[in-house]
Amino acid sequence: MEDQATKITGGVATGSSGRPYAQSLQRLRAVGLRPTRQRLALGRLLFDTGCDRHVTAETLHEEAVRHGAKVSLATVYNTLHQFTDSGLLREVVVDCGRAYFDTNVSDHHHFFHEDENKLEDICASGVAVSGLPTAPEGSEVSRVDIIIRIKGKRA
Amino acid sequence: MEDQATKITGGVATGSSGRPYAQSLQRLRAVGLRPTRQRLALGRLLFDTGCDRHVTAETLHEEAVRHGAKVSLATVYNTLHQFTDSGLLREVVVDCGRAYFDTNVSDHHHFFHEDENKLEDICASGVAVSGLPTAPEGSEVSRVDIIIRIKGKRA
DNA sequence: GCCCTTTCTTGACTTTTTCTAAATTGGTCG
DNA sequence: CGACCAATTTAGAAAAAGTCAAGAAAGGGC
Repeated sequence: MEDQATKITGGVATGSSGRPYAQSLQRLRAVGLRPTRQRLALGRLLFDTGCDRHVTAETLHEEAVRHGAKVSLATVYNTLHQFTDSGLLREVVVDCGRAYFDTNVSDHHHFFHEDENKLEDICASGVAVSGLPTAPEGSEVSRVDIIIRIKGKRA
Repeated sequence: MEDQATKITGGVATGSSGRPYAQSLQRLRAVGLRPTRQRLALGRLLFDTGCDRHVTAETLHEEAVRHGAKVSLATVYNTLHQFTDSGLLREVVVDCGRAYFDTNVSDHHHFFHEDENKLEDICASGVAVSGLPTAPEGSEVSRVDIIIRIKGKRA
């Protein structure tokens, strides 16, 4: 594991804190995005924690700055969109005037806690939708989004 | 039908074009909103055509102005939200930075034509979703939105 | 018709996102 | 290694959508 990380990191600066960009770097390579400082830093925040995340440009930028990364908000927007286009992220629309990005790109749905403006994943396995009409001729379904809006205190 | 319309219209100005506000007026009365000129005009555009509509504040405002109604955009926003709160409209979020309002408030879902930014209703009867987890304790489902995003030319 | 309250309007303002032009960086080639 | 070119980043301006506030106007009960 450590060997692998070291190898992959290669000539890229890993910073004094070790080689924490390994996974992020792998992902960027995989989709053909040039691994710049900013993309590596954002990728690390998004993917290297292991757990799935739901961020907005604002929250991710804030988090990056808090962690000492020098990234502008515009770059965060660019990066989120590039990651989305590359399939590393999924954009979830729940709320007018705020875009959420989900690190979980597998097939799944969402709870949206309206009181807290928080998303929660619902694994799609087990969820079945039947009876939907077929898409009009010549068009193709790009995605089916199911959002369950929830009000009230959380358990 | 004509009698009824005349009766209901009562003392309210119906304009020289007849009594076209009848249905709109009824709806406002039903939900306890004071039937002002602006609300009547917008209600007419929304409800009196008979068919279901999907509008944004922008498009409705434009339409109202085109029809000679003197309404400000802020009033259109206010009215759309009041109508939504009263259950006359349903808000549909498909697209970041643009709120759609649907005159069809019955239980149904949507196609969203990504290329044209157009919504299309899907009748919910026949559509069944199974396997969804229950809402967390203490919270209440306020709505389940199913949006089928479609790419490509329309039939 | 009068008065009180609700509603409407205008215009400024906020928030989120995009754009632009200049500066910087990554990767390549010699 | 050093120069170079194209991709990327940046700051700040600008756009787009929606909200807010204060005064003006209009409903509706009397």
